[in-house]
Amino acid sequence: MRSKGFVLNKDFYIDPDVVKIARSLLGKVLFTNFNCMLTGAIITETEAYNGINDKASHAYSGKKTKRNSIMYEQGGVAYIYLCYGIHSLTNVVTGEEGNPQAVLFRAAEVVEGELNVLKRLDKEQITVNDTKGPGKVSKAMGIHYSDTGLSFTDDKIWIEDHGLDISQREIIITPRIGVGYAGDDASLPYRFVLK
DNA sequence: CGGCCGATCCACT
DNA sequence: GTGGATCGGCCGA
Repeated sequence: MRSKGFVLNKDFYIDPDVVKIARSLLGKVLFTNFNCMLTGAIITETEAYNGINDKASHAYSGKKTKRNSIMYEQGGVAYIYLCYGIHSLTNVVTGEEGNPQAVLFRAAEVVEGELNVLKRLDKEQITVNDTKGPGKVSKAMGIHYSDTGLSFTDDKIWIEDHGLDISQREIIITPRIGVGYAGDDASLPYRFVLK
């Protein structure tokens, strides 16, 4: 689709190992194109949510509601929901249909469509802080919770591999943020941060 | 139907 | 470091 790299296809997302996908998404480039406003950002922080056995997951114990039912679809679709009444949090669903796993985008670095981001944030200049935090990533990229269900193999939202080589040394692995309610699963090493 | 609360962010002390 | 914003979804009655 573009010269810098190739678009991740369905096969990438249906891998059964959501933790591996979360790690490998670091350094990939998340794109949106809403209303002819192209925006791209290098993914610098992700978290894995590992299906029905993960107490931190919205799909824990097989729970399925109107909001999270998208998680049960085949990997490669967007699960975006409203948090704290204000913030849209963006995930990409992974795994096969019926296995409700997802990766949350927590931070990114804008590399394309900077003017579009400035317009959305009503600012003159972007700082790294503007795209650090899952709510802020969604805002900068123009992603709204009503966009939930979009396919990452369509032309509104997608991810590209630009060939950035991320070595193991550049990745920090920690427990996930804001999931203290998840008991022993709160300490799982499911958060990946690019230095 | 009512009440509670969150995979957060920001302003303020 | 702390608390308020803000509202759709979820659960219990």
